[in-house]
Amino acid sequence: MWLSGPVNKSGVEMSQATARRVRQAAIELFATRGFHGTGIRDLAEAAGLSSATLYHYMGTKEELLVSIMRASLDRLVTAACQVTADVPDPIGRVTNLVALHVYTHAEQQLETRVVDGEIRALSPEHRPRIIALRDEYEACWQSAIDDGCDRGLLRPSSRGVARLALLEMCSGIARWYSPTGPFTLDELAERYVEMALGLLGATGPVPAPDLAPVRELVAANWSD
Amino acid sequence: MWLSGPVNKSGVEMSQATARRVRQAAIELFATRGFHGTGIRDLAEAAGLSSATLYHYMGTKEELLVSIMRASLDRLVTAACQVTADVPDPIGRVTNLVALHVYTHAEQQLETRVVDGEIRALSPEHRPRIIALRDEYEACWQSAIDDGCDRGLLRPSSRGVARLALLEMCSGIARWYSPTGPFTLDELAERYVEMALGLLGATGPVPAPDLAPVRELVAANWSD
DNA sequence: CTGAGTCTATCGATCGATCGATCGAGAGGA
DNA sequence: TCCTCTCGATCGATCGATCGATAGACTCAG
Repeated sequence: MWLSGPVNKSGVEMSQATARRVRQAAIELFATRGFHGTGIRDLAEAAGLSSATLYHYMGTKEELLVSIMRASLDRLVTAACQVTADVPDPIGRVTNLVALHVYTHAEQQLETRVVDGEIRALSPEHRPRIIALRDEYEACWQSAIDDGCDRGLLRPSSRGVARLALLEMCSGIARWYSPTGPFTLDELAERYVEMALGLLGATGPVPAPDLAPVRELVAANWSD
Repeated sequence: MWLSGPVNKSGVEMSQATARRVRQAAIELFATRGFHGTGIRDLAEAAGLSSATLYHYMGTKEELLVSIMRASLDRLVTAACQVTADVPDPIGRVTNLVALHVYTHAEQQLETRVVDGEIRALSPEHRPRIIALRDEYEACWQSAIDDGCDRGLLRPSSRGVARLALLEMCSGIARWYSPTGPFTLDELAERYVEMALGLLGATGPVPAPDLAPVRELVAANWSD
């Protein structure tokens, strides 16, 4: 077997379409009602299956949550590396990270709400590995901020606090964004970049950023 | 009866000390495990009571959540009015609001995490009234921001987006603040004010803010 | 081509545990 | 005798998870 689809706990191949329906139903319900507020039967109904069949496509309910989080964070960390890899200018790196964060948290707002808000539902067994992924992502931000400070381009009164404030600000998008709102997502991303650089005390005039490459990367990697 | 203590659903007076222990236990558990992740028996154990006795001090579990949220938001709205009432300078109003938010979200981080994160657990019957309180608080922020923009002192590219970003940034404090961290709360408040004004595009030199009155107001009103 | 065997996908029924909530009873002070 | 406070016992409902069974598609030896 040279190409493997999704597998359950036994390593058996499964219908990808149904497996994806289960994942999507879980993301929607976990995001709107919370992990503990979502029952197995709610999940089954939303996926159009019986609760027994559900277990053909997943391990435990918590393993389903973990796999959703891991997939989401993996994609995010990879993308964060990509949008900062070949950008020597630290302000350009911050700009790309903000744009990436805004685009993903708006377009995948249900998924990101689960990742950001349900970590506390994880058991001590699974939590550290998810936290580690999140830390890896945040380290990418910190590195860009630190570099900008060292070169005198950014002047926050505290680098660490600035990172935390910045991330919370950008993650908020997932809690209120609506595609029918008064601003397009591109406009929102631009405004967030502007606010972020103001927050970081960027010195001097900042060139108008080109967010198109980031947007295209998001469109390519989150096209499910 | 000229002075009434806490009352349960029947309007009967109760021991204030025990009632407060129940509330505190609920705040701690709701904040760390979430509303749906907290069982009635967990609550009873944390409060040092049987699950039956618990119902002597509360209505339903959801009514307990609602009363926690309402009390917290009432206090916050009142304080927001107080710290902006006699301040003609819009930048001073924003400064005070940021400081108030930071102080309360750090010192009462469990309570504010419940208020900010468990609104989705409310039934359609209770949700609108809590949302209305939150909107009232946010309107206070928006008014200060708008005023600052109208006078040319603030230049965010969008007033509404700036309000949302600002509030999310400040609320984040409740998710990571620790009294044993490298910064005192006063230092954090100062840094947040600075970041907030940068985010809002404050023009010209901003005078060093005096946060002591806000801190004292918080100490006075949240002294339980 | 056929028939037995294998594997995937599905479900109704049901497990023991826990859920939120209530009951009646009792203890103790006013 | 009331009233406040407390609890063990228990209610029906729902929880997450598993069971055995079944239908259908595919595999492969005869």
